Amino acid sequence: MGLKPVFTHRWDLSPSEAIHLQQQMARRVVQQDQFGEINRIAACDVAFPQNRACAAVCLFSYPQLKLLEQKVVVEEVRFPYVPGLLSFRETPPLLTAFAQLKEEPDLLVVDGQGVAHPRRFGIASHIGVILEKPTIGCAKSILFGKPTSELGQKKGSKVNLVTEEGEVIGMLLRSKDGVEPLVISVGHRISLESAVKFVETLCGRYRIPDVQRIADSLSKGNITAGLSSRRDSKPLF
DNA sequence: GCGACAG
DNA sequence: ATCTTGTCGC
Repeated sequence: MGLKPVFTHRWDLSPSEAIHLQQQMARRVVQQDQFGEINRIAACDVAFPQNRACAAVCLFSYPQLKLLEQKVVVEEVRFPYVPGLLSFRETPPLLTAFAQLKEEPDLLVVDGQGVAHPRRFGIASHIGVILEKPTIGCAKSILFGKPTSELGQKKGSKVNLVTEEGEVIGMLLRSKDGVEPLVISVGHRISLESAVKFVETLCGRYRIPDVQRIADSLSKGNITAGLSSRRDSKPLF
């Protein structure tokens, strides 16, 4: 029972060893749609109250977005925050939480970058590859890359995020009029186009997708009674 | 050397 | 991310 790792590796690595591991694992990332019907989506997040890691994973039905499961685990922090190495700090406790789910999600939404990363292996790709699940990276700000042009102010505006060499590594999406855009990128087993479409169906009246807001809230110790503002959006696949 | 830098 | 009070707006 639960979603468990398909690939495993040590986590007590030095920064240089972690970077080398990312360079090797990045080769496993699939940036094309590789999934069937999506009926279950899982969102996750980690909070750090008093220097400890509190990881939360929420399972939702799709496209109804009804909250089906909530798992929370608290562990000691084993790695410092280093830009580019975020996954070595947040993934361990998240894997513990994912393993406790009763049902298997068909798609994962991670708070952070996927391939929009210096080595094309942000936390969304890391989790996606380890669990071998379609995964979307949905971050609140840019870590790597530059927008192709200025982004429109209206909700729904989009612009590519590219490397200095011109490689498209993500998409900026204005999820609400006037607010700072979301940074969407491929985590694993999904195309950037599909990732963006999914995120758009997950956004309601707030800047952050509802499923991520619920997971974020849960990791910070709040309770979500059981009803996330459910609504009806058309299935994409 | 300097600036940038997910959460 | 976390530390923190009040405050403006729908």
